[in-house]
Parts: sequence; structure tokens; C-alpha cells
Amino acid sequence: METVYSDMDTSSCDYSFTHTDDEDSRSSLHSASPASSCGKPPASPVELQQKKRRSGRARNEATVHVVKKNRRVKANDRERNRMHNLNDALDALRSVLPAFPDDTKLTKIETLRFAHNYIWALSETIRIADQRQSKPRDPALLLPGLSCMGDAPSPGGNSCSWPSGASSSSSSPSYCNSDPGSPAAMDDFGYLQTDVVYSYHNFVPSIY
DNA sequence: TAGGCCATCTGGTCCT
DNA sequence: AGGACCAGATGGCCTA
Repeated sequence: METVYSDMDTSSCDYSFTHTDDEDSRSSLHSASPASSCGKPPASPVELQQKKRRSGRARNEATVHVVKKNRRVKANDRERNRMHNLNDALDALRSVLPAFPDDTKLTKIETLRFAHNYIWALSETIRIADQRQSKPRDPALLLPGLSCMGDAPSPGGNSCSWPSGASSSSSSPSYCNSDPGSPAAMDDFGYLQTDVVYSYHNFVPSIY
């Protein structure tokens, strides 16, 4: 969507620009060049002088207006590029997140929440692995409720739930609210094959 | 048709 | 002064 500034053309004699205080402060009668002759000749030298002043002022205001417009256009361009960069970064983030089987593109907010939970889950995996290495065969190290691949329902009845308070060094994601109506109802799709099996159930529900 | 998502424009504010 | 960042407004597109 491109906004067209129809009043950018300053070749016309008619400078019908909106006037602002800012423009007023920048206006100068002295720096203005003589107006071009696009009307009837003035009747007297005084009128000619006044006309010159008015025309010069109008031209100056027009110049200021054009400068402002150019600045705005440049700012719009920068803002557009900035948002494009932001979207590129989001695409890059999507590319490293587990993809949906049907190639559904996550929305921006979904991508951010998904990434947040995904990072949390990965860090939990590392943490558990580390603890297992230091304390092998300790069943207490299994995160309750994190194994939710269908045959391991959580105590709460939800097909999946984040282990709140599972660790003192980690906190469950803020967006962890299992919703049976969410895309979590899709088929299981495991990812991280560790003792704790992660699936879409682990991440996707908390997006919403 | 309503609602969600998105791109873009815009003006304000902060920073260099 | 100019650029970056931000939030609000607006309009288009898509889907249920």
C-alpha cells in the first residue's frame, strides 16, 4: 500500500498547504526568491511589494512542506525496512522451531510464545540429563507431567501439563495452559528423544 | 459478516 | 538534526 502525495508538485502557482506553527517559525520573508508571474500584474509598486512578499512566503512554506514530506517519506521507508528486518528475524526463528506437519505458519505471537516454551523445554532436557549423569537411576529426577505422549496422562487430567515447580532452578513457561481445543489435539509428533519425550503437546498448547 | 492477522503510515519520544 | 523505536490508526485479506 503506497500513499500518494498528490500535493508534492510545487510547480503550480497555487500553494494550498496547511499551515502550522512550526512552518511559521521557519518562514522567512528575506530568503524567499521572487514569485514567478502567474497572475495579473499588480496595480501599484506597493501592491507589487505585498504580492512579492505573499508569494515568497507561500513558496517558502511550500519548500518547508516538501522538506517535511520528504522526511516523512524517508522515515516511512526506514520504518518499513525495520519491520521487514523484524519479520526476517521471525522467519529465521520459525525455521529453527519444530515445524508443523501441515506446514502451518505460526503467527508472530505464536512464534514468540512457541520459541519461549521450546527454549524452556530444551533447557529442562539439558538440566535433567545433567542431573542424571550425576545421579544415575534416580526416578525422582523425572519431571512429573512432562511425559505426555498419550499413554502417560498427567494427574490433572489434561493430556499435557507443564511441570510447575519441577525444579528450583527453572520456572515453567508463562504461557503454559493446556487447552484441549488447541492444535495440541493433533497426532503425536515426537521430537526430542530423551527419557522425557517432548511433542507438540508440550509446546503448542502453551502458545494459546 | 465479524474477527484475526498483517502491512503500512504516522506522530511522539528517546538516543547518538 | 536525524535515526531508531514504539504504539495507535487504518485498510486489506482471509477464514469460520
